[in-house]
Amino acid sequence: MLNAALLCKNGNLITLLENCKSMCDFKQMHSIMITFGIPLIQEDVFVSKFLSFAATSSITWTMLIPSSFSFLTKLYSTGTPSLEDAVYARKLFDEMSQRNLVSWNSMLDCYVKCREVLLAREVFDLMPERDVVSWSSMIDGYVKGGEYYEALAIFQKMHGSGVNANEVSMVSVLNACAHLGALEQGIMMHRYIIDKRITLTLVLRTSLVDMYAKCGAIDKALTVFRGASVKQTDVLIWNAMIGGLATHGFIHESLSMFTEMQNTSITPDEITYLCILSACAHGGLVNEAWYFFKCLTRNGMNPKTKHYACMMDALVRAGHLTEAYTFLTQMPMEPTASMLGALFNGCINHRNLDLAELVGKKLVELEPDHDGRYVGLSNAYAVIKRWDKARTLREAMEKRGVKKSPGWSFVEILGSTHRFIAHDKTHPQSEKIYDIMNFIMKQLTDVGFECHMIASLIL
DNA sequence: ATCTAATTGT
Repeated sequence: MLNAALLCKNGNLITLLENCKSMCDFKQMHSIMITFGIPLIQEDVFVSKFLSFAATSSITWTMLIPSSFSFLTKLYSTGTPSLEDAVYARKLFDEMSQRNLVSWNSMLDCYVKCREVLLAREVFDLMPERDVVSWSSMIDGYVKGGEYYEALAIFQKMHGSGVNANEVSMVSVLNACAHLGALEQGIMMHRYIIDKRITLTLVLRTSLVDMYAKCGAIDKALTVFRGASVKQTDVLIWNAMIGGLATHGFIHESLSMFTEMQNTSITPDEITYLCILSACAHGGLVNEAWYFFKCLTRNGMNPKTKHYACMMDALVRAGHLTEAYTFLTQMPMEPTASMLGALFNGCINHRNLDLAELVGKKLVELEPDHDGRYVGLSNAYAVIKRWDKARTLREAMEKRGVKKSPGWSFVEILGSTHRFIAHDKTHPQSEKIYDIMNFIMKQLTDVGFECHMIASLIL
């Protein structure tokens, strides 16, 4: 079949498809087509060949229909599924005479994959019966759609309807808990897994590690992680653990976990590097960040935008602003607004106002309709007391018709110093905002933080 | 013989 792939590239698609003798062959063809980027949806040939296979196949009709259908829905929901694909699958589904639980589940999954939660729910509600797969798909649909509370609610309903959760449902539910930072719920789910003797597969264990890490219970994450022998682990669970440690400020633990990983046969991937770069950035370890950044390419990986963003953050946090700027201009891709934004904030924090002006201008150019970008730049002008420039900027903003959202400032946490930047005196709630800022500053001062207002400006 | 699942600087 691998040779077939090469032929396929040369356009011998139809012959290959005609040689497909089983479902398995079609599946392989499917993956080959994805690999070579042959647009499937437009490929009527594939569908027609598949259907003619289905029609002449010796498997029982009843069995064939749902299995073909589920195969087809998978076909239309792989890669970058769109509503169009779901519509096509739905057409097939509506024309089917022999629907069973599996085909319903396939239709449901198709909507979930296409991020059509409402349509998925419609199918879910219409299903004559539901098994654990139906419930799991629906839960996952809500998780993917960011409706985490709804996901938890559906899980409760499943529990109430007497369907037992399995490891797949638990993965989605834990995902919801992780996103919500709902530690209590997460612990309950963990208990549920133990009580119901749900198999702790590697995927499920990873979800537990991730959930505990995201909820800030790093010790619990570690316990779950250590519950597996090295042989039972893969790069994903290591990433979850290394990344979890990094985001919670356990820099040394994160890096030594990485060292530990390198003593196994598991190879770090680009996500692993992203995690340790993030650890370095958080810990102000610029040299280490450079080292790991270079490791990436040395190990045959391509640094992505995220790696560049992380590396730049490491430079910015360490106050290497000029270096950060050079780094940014020499990247093989255009800097994202968030990267420029990070650099800009770094410039303000480290009082490099010349660079702040330069970067601030670029930000306004890049996002001319983003009110925050104007505010940011005028903060910089306010600090150097260039009210003329601030005024010109305001005029440019007005000319473009950019609406300024409530003139509420932002709070920057830098070490133990809290800085309050920008206070918009033209805002109708100006006095109130000023009071609130002072109030927060007083609260922070009372608990031992050092605070000060950098600028109060007219925009 | 058919359906559901994990890690990311944002």
